[in-house]
Amino acid sequence: MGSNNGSSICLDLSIGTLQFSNSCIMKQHNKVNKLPLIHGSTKMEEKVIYSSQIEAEMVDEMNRVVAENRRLSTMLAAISERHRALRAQVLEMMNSTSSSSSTKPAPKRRNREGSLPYLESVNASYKVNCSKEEVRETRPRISRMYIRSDGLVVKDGYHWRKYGQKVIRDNPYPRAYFRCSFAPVCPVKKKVQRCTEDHSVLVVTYEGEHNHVQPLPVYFFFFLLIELSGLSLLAMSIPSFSMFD
DNA sequence: CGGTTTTGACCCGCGC
DNA sequence: GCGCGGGTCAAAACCG
Repeated sequence: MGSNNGSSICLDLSIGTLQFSNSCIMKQHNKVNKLPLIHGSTKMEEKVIYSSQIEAEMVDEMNRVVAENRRLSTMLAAISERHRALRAQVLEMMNSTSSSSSTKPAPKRRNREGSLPYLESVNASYKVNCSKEEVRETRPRISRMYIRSDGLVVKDGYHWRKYGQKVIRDNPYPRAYFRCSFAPVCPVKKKVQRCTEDHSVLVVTYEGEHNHVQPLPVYFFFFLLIELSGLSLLAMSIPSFSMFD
């Protein structure tokens, strides 16, 4: 395709099947009907030449979109698979933690979220499995993660606002309280505390579920910009019909 | 200047 | 009822 010489986009014309809507082709055909008569050729010949050129360009564009769609589908499948594996891994870790500490006595005080995590085996398993429907209805969804980190910063993709810090009994390290930055619209809270047994491990407790999409990182917008620029360049490389109007 | 963090005070539930 | 301990509030400080 001569008009796409400047583009770096690689096209695989063998991919996918093409199905054009008749209305789309007719739309372009109607524009061709408005072409002025060029010296040395009949108007009908000019129409045929430009119609075939436009059609070829549309085929290329459709092939490019189909290939892009397949590439994104493959990426999505890979991400989903990885997410499933990580989730299974976390659940396995949670279950092993709960089984290893099941013989420890329950805390004397009320068994709230503030209690030490490694003593809350029963509570933790409830939180992960959410098997008791009646409790699930009255309490916000709670999950717990164990992360090895130097600081109290946990990069989970969401934006948090710290609203409190407290020194908890039997733990020399303070517990930090966070709210989602979208509060009060988003009710999710987060507690971050160092594990007393292994100080390099952070115990992160999430309460509730986000009722909004995860804020996209900056590089996403960068790639989006590149993608849009690429499309606009491609669009620019396709001869405009308006010049013949 | 607006958003975030810090931190002491206050609130509330639970055990005694 | 009182004390303890976790959770939250809110004003001041901080920061980009």
